[in-house]
Amino acid sequence: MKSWEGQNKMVRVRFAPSPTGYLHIGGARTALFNWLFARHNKGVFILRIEDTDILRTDESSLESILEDLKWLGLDWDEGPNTEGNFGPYFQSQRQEIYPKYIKILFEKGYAYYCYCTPFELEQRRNLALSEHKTPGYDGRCRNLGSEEKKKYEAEGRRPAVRFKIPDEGKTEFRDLIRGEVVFDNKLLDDFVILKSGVSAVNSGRGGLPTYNFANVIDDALMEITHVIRGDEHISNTPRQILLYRALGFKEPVYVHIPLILGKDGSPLSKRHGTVSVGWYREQGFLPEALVNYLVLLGWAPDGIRQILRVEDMIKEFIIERVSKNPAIFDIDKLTWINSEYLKNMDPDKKTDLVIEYLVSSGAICSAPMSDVISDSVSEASELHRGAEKDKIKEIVNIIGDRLKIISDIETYGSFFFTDEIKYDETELSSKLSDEKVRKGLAVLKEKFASIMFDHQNIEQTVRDVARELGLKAKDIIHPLRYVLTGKTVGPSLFESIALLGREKTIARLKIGTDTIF
RNA sequence: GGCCCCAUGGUCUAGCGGUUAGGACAUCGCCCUUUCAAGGCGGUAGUAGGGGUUCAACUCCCCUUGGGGCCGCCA
Repeated sequence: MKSWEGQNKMVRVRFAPSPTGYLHIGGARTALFNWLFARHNKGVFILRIEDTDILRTDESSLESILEDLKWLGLDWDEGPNTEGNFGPYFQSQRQEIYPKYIKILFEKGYAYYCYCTPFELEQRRNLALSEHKTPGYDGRCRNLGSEEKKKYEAEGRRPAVRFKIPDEGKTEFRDLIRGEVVFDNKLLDDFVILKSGVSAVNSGRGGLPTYNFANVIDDALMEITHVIRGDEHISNTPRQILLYRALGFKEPVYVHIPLILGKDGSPLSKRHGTVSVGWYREQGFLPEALVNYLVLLGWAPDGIRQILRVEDMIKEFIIERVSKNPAIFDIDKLTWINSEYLKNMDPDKKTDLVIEYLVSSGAICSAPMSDVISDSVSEASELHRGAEKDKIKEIVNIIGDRLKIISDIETYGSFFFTDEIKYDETELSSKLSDEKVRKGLAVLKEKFASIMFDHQNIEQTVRDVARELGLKAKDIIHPLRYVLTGKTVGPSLFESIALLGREKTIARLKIGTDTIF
């Protein structure tokens, strides 16, 4: 038995991002599937950072990836900042591990030095491509004599190490969602397992293992039982399996999940708009909604239920049921799912999220100014803040289900947080073109000064004024909304006015109507 | 160019030889209504094409077409 399959061994899976950018939507789903598989099987979810290419890694992306994973609720059992017996979990800290296995491969005759320069290889590849031939490495350094080696060394060439692929035979593996996949070894070329660091461009990379090599060593040493990763790695799999076999390691079970595509059917990337998890967080998408949407991209427990709690996902996640076909990312459905979560969210929590959003967007201050003056007033500030929160809670309440993502607060509630209402001149004058409407607004401005300012009275007053002028209620409601909020859409007008308050309402009626006259 | 993967409405999917091909998003219409949402009701829309196998194919096999991936001293 060469693989972990059927061995009743503790499931161990890993997500292995390279810290060269932000967490991508596709990466997030790969992480999610790994995490769900681990949790479903009561196994271990490992986070390993593949930072071998030091030229391309940066600290800030590592932090944001960790932050995004945590935000999504994908906690890891082993990895950065977490105990584990299979560390270190940064590839850059595992460099002393790899030479040993390179040596073993040499001893077993599976490895050899290659003196071809990147430039030469590039030229040959381009030539092959132009002749419509397979561009792979031709194996010319496989059997170099010591004379030739000396000659190359004398030229100052630093060799890379390549893995020798068997000339004959086929390499097959079973993929949990695709079944048997077979590759003819003849079609595989000898790939580099240890970089040479020969040129200036590559300085700093010398002697480092390549992805295909380090990945296998790390997975084997970390006793990864199931490799769950993107579709794009299928072609790499036979090479990796051959490495496992050459080294006598137990092979993992493979699961290649389909890619997430953009609207045009090409793999989701920056040019399709925003693909970083961080962006969705900033826009006010909820982590549970994003997770819910992502899991539906390729997996459905029954094809009926759309809203799934994480506990249910864990309970029902059968990885063999993951779809084979790629899925197109659809932000409309994500938005719908988000709105479903928002509809059922506790008002206090929703309000907190809105406040958080408003603060980060600069629409409101995080705390009253008095806060910074002295401790003695901070108690009063707390009260003030509590009052602010109650107010915002009411605003959130009247906006209701219109809030599909938190940032929708801007389209529906911005007029509560600023006095600088921007009017479109054309819109405004068309709204106020009717003499009776202008008259009505003027009357309302007077009446609002003296009525009891709650939404029932406000509504009554507006309707009365409209009737007295021989207008339909909506003929005055729409202009009134526009003058007060600068928008043609929004929550219930009368409740909005009540929340806006008498003073601001009257002031805006004055400014709004003055603008046109 | 070679090899590999994939194929149910615009999108995500259910289906696992016999179904009026189900659900959801989006879309359209109507109702509700102060706008926009929400909600209710209803509608449009799908098995890529061609061959087999079978009493019977969305379902199994082959080919074609289409889409994607890999063929890096990137991961």
